[in-house]
Amino acid sequence: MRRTPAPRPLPPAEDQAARFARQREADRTATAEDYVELIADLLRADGEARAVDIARRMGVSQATVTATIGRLQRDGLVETKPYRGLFLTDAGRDMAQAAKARHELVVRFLIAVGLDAETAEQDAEGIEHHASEAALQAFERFLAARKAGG
Amino acid sequence: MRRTPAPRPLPPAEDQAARFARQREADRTATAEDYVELIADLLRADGEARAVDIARRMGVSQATVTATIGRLQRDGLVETKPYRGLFLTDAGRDMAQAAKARHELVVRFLIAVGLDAETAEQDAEGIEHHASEAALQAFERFLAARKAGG
DNA sequence: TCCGAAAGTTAGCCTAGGCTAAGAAGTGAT
DNA sequence: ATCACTTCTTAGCCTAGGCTAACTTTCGGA
Ligand SMILES: [Mn+2]
Ligand SMILES: [Mn+2]
Ligand SMILES: [Mn+2]
Ligand SMILES: [Mn+2]
Repeated sequence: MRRTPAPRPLPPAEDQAARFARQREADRTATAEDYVELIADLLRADGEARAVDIARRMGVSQATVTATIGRLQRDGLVETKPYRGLFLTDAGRDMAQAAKARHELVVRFLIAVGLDAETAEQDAEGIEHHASEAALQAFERFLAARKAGG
Repeated sequence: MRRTPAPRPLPPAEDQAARFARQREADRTATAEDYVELIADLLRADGEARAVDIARRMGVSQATVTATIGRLQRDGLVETKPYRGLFLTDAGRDMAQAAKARHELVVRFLIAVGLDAETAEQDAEGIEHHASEAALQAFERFLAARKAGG
């Protein structure tokens, strides 16, 4: 006689608050992750990472890039040589590498569960910032199992 | 002899820019989605949705809730009767319902791929805002197949 | 060498989403 | 009816991340 799908009770307020707080934290680091990842990609592909190119690829004005780079510099992630491009610090390189690994894992995973490549690329750009270590490990396991099992 | 995992070339700048732009768009709507979802949950569970409770559950100050509710009202999603709680407009109810369905689908999916329930709950809170319709459909298919196949 | 185009910065503006502190306004129990 | 408590709003502040317009600096080709 049950018509509705069993309304789950609300989680304890503190738990829920903690989740939202971690959420906000992830949002705050997302921009930095995308920038350093892009900078690393440009360095690899072009040998240099120019602010103009970042602006073009991020779909954002050069002024915005200047401001954001300022924050990344403040946070010890990048160094700049004006008219000579951007460079990653050790911390920046670490973050870039982690971001890239995560990004590609999420893309592979989304494709593996049946998403088309282009949409996977699109969605991964956001999902990557919200997948915990545990989630990434689950994605890895899933990919490994699928490869093994066939 | 290949040592590195084949460096994928950078996507066309315009494509990449479009992805980031959609990303930013999703970020902008995320707060509204979480609020209306919570309001709907509170209405169901408590019969009313008070700003205080939203503040507690969002882990945010009451002043922040007032401001955010103001935006939701401006955008035609909620109505307020001071000291009598919050109510959803038709548009708000629609958004809440969609948000809730998405949220629960993402949780179920994450659990299905091997994530523990608590982490699934946590990660879903962010991932839900970045999963496209196509991704959600892929998640549904995956769950259906798994249930069928065993 | 010079000079226009490209690259980068600066100034000034905006919104979202946070915060604290203080005050106003209901509510409910005595 | 009163009054303490709770709820809500207001004021004033902050940062991130956007924007345009105008300016400065560098680069490279003629
Ligand atoms: Mn991203
Ligand atoms: Mn990425
Ligand atoms: Mn959410
Ligand atoms: Mn949600």
